[in-house]
Amino acid sequence: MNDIRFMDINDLSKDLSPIISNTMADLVEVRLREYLKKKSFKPGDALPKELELAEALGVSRNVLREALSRLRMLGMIETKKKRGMVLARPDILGTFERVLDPLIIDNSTLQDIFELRLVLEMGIAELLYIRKTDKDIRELENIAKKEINHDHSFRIKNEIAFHGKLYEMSGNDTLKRFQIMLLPIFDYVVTLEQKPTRGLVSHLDLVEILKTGTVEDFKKGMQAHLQPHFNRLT
Amino acid sequence: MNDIRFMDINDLSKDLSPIISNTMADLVEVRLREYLKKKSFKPGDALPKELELAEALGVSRNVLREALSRLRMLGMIETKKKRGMVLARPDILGTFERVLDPLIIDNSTLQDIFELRLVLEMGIAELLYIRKTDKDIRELENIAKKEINHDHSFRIKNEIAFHGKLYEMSGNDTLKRFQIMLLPIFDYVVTLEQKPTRGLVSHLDLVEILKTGTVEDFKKGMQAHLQPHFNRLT
DNA sequence: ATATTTTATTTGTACTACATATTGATGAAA
DNA sequence: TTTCATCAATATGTAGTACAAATAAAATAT
Repeated sequence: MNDIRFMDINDLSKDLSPIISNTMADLVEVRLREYLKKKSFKPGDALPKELELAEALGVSRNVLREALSRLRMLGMIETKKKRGMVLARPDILGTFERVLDPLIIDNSTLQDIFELRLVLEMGIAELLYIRKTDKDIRELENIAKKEINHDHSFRIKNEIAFHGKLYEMSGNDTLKRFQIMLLPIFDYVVTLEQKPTRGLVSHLDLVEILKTGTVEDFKKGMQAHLQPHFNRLT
Repeated sequence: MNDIRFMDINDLSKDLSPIISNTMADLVEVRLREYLKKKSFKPGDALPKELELAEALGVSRNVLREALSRLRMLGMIETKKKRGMVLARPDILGTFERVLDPLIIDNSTLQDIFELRLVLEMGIAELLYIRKTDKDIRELENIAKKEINHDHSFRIKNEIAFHGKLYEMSGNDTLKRFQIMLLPIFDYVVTLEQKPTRGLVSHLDLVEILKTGTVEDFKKGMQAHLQPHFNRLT
């Protein structure tokens, strides 16, 4: 029973090196990464052809292609029939998206992601005040006004639209995409817990603060808006 | 010249459906994902064997394995020699880490990530005040005290340690790991721009606020601490 | 010089064969 | 009967060959 695979992982994972990879494809993937880094290839640079790589690594073309398939999924390489392989720019969030499924993620991580979104909502204030424009605020106000006198399902859509617009106003596209990915997880956790989600500060209140208030005012307002969610934390 | 691949992507990417995938492995990967979701497999559940899947999908075992290799990399499945495949819990950040290389990421995204870290630093205040303990604060203070009278390289390490401890105090392991991944990018951008990075509020000041100040005080303090970085934004 | 066809090359897919590990069955010993 | 050791069956892992398909580059025709 002293097999390393059966030892308690939670206590040791921080001190031990990552679990050794069994398959050749795993090793080849690592080696290819090292190779790309060492040679400091840039996006657009051509890479050796499969047969050369396979021979150099001492593996079959089959195994090599399993590793390449991974890099291709991540967007690190692109291939064409005769041109061969070229290094590409991976979409850093695209890879993230593939794995963000509430039904697979463990509860602890779900909670972490829930909190992460709260952190983003609170931390976005500075960016907002640096970059907000009158046009943005008008559009945001229109979204907020629409939600009056509508049913529940519309409110949810509008909630998403409002906060989405906030991220858009932050001028940070990565952040915006990131929060869109986080939303389903967030909703999943909220729905799971069945708690009231309406804070004392409404969307229209937040718009008003954006118009005339300071960054600090906005932070307080957002905090109050999200208060029901913060109440869930311990 | 009306080839779709040569059209301006920036303007259209939002309106157009994602670029079609050329290879079978791409398609099989998608189909497998759909299959797993549709059947609502849970971690630990056994999956059909390769030959069955390959036959059902109408592809060679080779192509199937290229797709499986991707899922295996993401940690979505695990395989053993005779037991076959079982669904597993992917490490949502592990996949992210593979792609976070400053040398590959384009400048715009680097900037986004730089800002993302600032957003996290600012947004973490609430979590900190919900979960901080006296023990935490003492440890944080020790870190902050160490940095007095030391050379530059030590200061950088200490900077990392200090902020790392803050994330640890947030009680959110995902967040902590996330910021550790973001740090190299952050440093890369900072070094690139060669700007002074010392704010008016020191680490020790922040510790003092944590001891006796309010959440709002801490936010202001952190903002001042990061002011040099915020000054870079436009 | 330009347009067209041909050729060569590289990736994509399929199939076969065998190695390797591991489960589960079978059988031996207590 | 229980326990241990041995063996066979089976699913994945790896290698190799063959060919299809696309396309860049060369050769040819206009």
